[in-house]
Amino acid sequence: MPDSGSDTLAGIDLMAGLTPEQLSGLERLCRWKRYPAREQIIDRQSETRDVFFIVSGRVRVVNYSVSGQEITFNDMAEGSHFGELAALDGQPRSASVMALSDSLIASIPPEHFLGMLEKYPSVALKVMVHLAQVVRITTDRVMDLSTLGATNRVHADLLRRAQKFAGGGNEVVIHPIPMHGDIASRVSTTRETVARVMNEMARQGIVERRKDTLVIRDMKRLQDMVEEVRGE
Amino acid sequence: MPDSGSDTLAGIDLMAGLTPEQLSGLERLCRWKRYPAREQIIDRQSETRDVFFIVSGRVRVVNYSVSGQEITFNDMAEGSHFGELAALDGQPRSASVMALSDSLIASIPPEHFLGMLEKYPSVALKVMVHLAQVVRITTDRVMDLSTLGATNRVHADLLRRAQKFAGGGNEVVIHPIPMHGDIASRVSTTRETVARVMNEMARQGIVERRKDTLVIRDMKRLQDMVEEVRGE
DNA sequence: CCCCACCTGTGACGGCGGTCACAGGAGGCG
DNA sequence: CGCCTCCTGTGACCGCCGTCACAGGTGGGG
Repeated sequence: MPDSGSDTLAGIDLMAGLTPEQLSGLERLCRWKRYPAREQIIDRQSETRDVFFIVSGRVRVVNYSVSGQEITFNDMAEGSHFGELAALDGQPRSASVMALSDSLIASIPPEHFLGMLEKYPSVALKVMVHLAQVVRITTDRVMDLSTLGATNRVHADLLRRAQKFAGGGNEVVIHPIPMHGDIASRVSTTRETVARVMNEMARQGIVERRKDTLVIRDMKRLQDMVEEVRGE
Repeated sequence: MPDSGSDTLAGIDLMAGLTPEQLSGLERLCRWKRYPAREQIIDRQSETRDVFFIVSGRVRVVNYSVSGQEITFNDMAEGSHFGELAALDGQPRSASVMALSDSLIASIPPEHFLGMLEKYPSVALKVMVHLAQVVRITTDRVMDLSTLGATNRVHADLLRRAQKFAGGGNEVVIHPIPMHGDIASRVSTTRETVARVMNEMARQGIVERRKDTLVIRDMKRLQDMVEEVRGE
């Protein structure tokens, strides 16, 4: 766990490779702020262009349809950064961001962010690689939404989550239990559909709901269910 | 129309700002190839990491579900580039690309592309801005797929196309006529649904199909239809 | 000129899954 | 301990739209 809690940029992925002097120069350009859980960090409407670094905490990128439906784009952990789109192209913010847990966030004004890119090519490269990955994840999601039904999207999401906890075996323990509403907002369906799908899988013995963990009892089968349907 | 047809990189957006000497240095690193219309330029399966520049012609980025359903991501014109994701992160190609018209394409190996980014920071910045825009477009699409029905996605797509031809008035002429199948593959629905929606709009006097153009007779009304539903 | 390929138009049907409405749990706090 | 809040589970209903099937239209090439 890289420097969580200390007021330094040393733990930020983008900055890996910079010297302590370079880091402290950047630190002085930042505004530092703590956000309690659930608080907005970026409002989609706001006219700011700052770039944000997650020094500690967790953060969620979301968007709301005007009807209030919440679409989750990504959850991000310590060391990551967000808000670079507006800084790069000068357009308005593309999404809202809120703290999932109490978080310490450093933010840098767009002109200094751009200066950093120019001064440190290694940072620029990391920004590009990061953007490339965001593009990949998002296009995959478009594919899922276009070709899969809601039920199978739940399967696919569960599989993705399980893979983050995977340890080689056919059984995987997921902790903490993902809330149905959260899953629903990531795969664009409803809480009710997620509940129905999870229960169907429990009935088939693929998953098992425990006190505060969710156990995948048959990863293989889950994988098959997802791959099968991607093929029809 | 920037240098279309000549074997030079002068018309490539990324390269704007480079000197003729710098350009010709890069030109010598490229492989030049003509593709007839409909030919694959990148196959999703292929293991290449080259970056491609559209010297002349038009190109379509697509992806296929294993069932054969075609998902169109973007059409690109002269001066643009594609294939940079694989060069940046070393992962496999994320989509296929085919020529829409006879095209002249220059491609550069990944190591030289990365060299170019390092050597010319202005190019690196343009790459970042371009990626940022791709992210915006794709996340918008996720929003559309998540919150809009198929019918309204067709409305939204038509509006987007119309805005590219707009000239201030309330009437816009789109040329050539977009094929229903193409629209369907961009908004992830079926040819039949597109046909039904277009006819419904014709009945309402919002659009009119002519010999080889499609006329939007009431842009305002079209805009309202789209914005309204984004709000429910 | 006629045929064939490719586009568009339209009806019938049925299933997926969104919506609504409630009925439990389960935990935290006064 | 009991209440209140937040999560989960499930039934009923029904509308959107994907699928299938087929009927024109149009244009181009032999």
